[in-house]
Amino acid sequence: MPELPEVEVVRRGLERLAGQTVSTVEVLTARSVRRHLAGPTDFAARLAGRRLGGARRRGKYLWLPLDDDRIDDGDVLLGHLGMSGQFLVVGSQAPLESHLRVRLGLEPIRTGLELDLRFVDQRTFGGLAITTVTPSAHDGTVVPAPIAHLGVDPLEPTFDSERFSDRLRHRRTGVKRALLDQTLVSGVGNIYADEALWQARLHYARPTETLRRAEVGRLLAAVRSVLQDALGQGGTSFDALYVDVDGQAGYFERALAVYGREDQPCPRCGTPIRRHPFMNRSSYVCPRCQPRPRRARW
DNA sequence: ATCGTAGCCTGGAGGC
DNA sequence: TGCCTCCAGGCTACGA
Repeated sequence: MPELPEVEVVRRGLERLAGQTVSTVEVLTARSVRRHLAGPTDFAARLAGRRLGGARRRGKYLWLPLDDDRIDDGDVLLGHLGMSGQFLVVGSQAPLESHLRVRLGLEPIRTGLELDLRFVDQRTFGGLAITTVTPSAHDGTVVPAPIAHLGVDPLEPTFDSERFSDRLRHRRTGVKRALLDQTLVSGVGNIYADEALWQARLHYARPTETLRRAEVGRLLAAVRSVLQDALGQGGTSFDALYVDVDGQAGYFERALAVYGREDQPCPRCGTPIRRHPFMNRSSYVCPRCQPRPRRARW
């Protein structure tokens, strides 16, 4: 389940493609380019012959700037991994993956070294699109137009902690719901939300308007520390669905304190971890470290 | 405007 | 063994 750390691992892997030129484009599953409104044919036509720039990321989105010797119109190749998306850099002769959706052939840098950039996605929640760029509504950074509304992510230098605190405390909802709202802060998903709330000793249903500034500070520090630690381990893998561009899984699952650990002891106090239904999925909490607030907001 | 929910999608796990 | 249901969950569209 790729969240910010997993996407960052993939971004770093894609940086090696900077300067390479796309020679061929095959869209095997039209749904995977559904965000490219002009359709799969236009997608392929606009990508072929373009030179890839260094990979960028905000939250869970990745993009590669596109140009060539004649054109620099600010177009980018924007991608989202969804639940099960993978970007793989493999030799062009490698067997086709069963859920291969989009295949980009790259011009060989030297004879005998033909590489593909492949987008593989079992559940097809992810996808690719060619888009223009525009200033972000939040910090003015130039980003792909479809994500101009997306909040700055907590590992970016332009992330404004005071603004985050103000915006969070003006919400009238539960704190986990707010953490998962990508327009408030991007990059945090269900796994790292639970981990950060546990570290900050906050219950997921704590009403945002009752949070004190110090608690928001604790929460933000926890979010950053959990994301950084996961990044240091190469991300979290529960199955073969999250891998880096070479197909390798991360190791952070071993370090998770609560997520997926129902009935196992809290690493801090030993109380068995509980799983609660939340937004049609699950929240994992330590009932002792994270007591349910008297007034709860889901 | 803000908040909350349904639906998209596939394969693995577990029950019968 | 095989069929069925449930579950995973990021994001968008839509309704209240």
